Amino acid sequence: MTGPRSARRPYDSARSRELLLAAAGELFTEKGFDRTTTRDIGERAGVDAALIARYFGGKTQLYLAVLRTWSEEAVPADLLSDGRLRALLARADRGELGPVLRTAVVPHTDPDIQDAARTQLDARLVGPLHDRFTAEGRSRPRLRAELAVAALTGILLARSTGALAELADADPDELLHLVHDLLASPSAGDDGN
Amino acid sequence: MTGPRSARRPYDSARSRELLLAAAGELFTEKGFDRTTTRDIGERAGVDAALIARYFGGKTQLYLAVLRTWSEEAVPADLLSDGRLRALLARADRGELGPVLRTAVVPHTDPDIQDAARTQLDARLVGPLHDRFTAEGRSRPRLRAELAVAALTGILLARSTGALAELADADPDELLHLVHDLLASPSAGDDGN
DNA sequence: CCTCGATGTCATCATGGAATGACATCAGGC
DNA sequence: GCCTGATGTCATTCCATGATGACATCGAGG
Repeated sequence: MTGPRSARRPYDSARSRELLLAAAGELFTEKGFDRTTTRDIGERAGVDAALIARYFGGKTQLYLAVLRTWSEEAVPADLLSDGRLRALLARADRGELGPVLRTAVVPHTDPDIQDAARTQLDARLVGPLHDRFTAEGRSRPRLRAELAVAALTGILLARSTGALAELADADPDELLHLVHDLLASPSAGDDGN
Repeated sequence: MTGPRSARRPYDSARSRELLLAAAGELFTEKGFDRTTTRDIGERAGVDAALIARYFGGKTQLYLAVLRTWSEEAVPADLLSDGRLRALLARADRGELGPVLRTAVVPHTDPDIQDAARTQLDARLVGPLHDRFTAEGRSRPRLRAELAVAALTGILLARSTGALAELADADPDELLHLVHDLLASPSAGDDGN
């Protein structure tokens, strides 16, 4: 363990901020924005919930901060490459994608949140795929990209909720194989119209 | 119209029940379970919200009743047949699938609800697909069925939320074409393992 | 060592929502 | 034409939640 002096930690606002951010990220992906309470967050972070208001301005802004956290990572060059897809699956299984993915599938009430999340979704997933499809000369590249992202979202979220038993338990490699078939197949009926 | 005597309707508990059921169905698909309030339901139904408690026992039981409403329809023989998929898309666009589909993607807090919705999902979508894949002799028929349902769920929900612009606006026929490619393709890499 | 801003803790408020029970009104049996 | 159960209306209660402000505690600079 990091130390037995957990009884009293020195004041450290940066650390508190981080802890809140991390806890909020976890809970938002586990239960969604609405169902996670500020008290939940505080408890998991081991930090008083009142600090959410102080450091972020409120639950909503905390959520936005969590989203921002996300955008700091490298943009994927090619979403459907094997490695990339594998990494994505791993992250989803770790529960790190929830907030962004969920946006595609259940609308947020707060317009600010919805906008921010949509932007993320676009920049991180739809955009790259769109580029790829365009480069490949497929028809309706954007529509195809959105379709693929929507499908992927359904798969990743369904897996994480456990509503579909075999999907939830499936071996990542096998899943990867099937998903890749599903999404990347330049095969079926692409008559280029 | 049915009559100008709308000022005062005779007491009719059956009718009230129906109105509540219908309004609840709409609102649950529009906003999800958590975000629709009993007052909302009452208002849309033109019925006092207190009757929800009286006739159904509470908001939760109302939701279960809505799900049951759903299961009264004929079971699809073959989910991926063109006609069936078209019908499904139409229903989703009319917002009639929300409650069941959402289950796959965001877990309910109440175990009763989660179970009931999962059962529906299985009976109505996963099951038939599983049968089809089995008949076709595909490998891992159940996993494939769940995967397809998850993907379809993502697509239908994303379309209804409007988070992905082109997907939301896409012509049903074109969408159908692409989705069918995506899901039905017995093509890519099915090495039968 | 004392002060003062920063940080953390706690009690409390305001809001909204589900549920409940008291009351009003209707409709059929005597 | 009342009486009684069924149906509908309304006010109220209870609870969860997000936010806020008063207070306590820390620690650096004078």
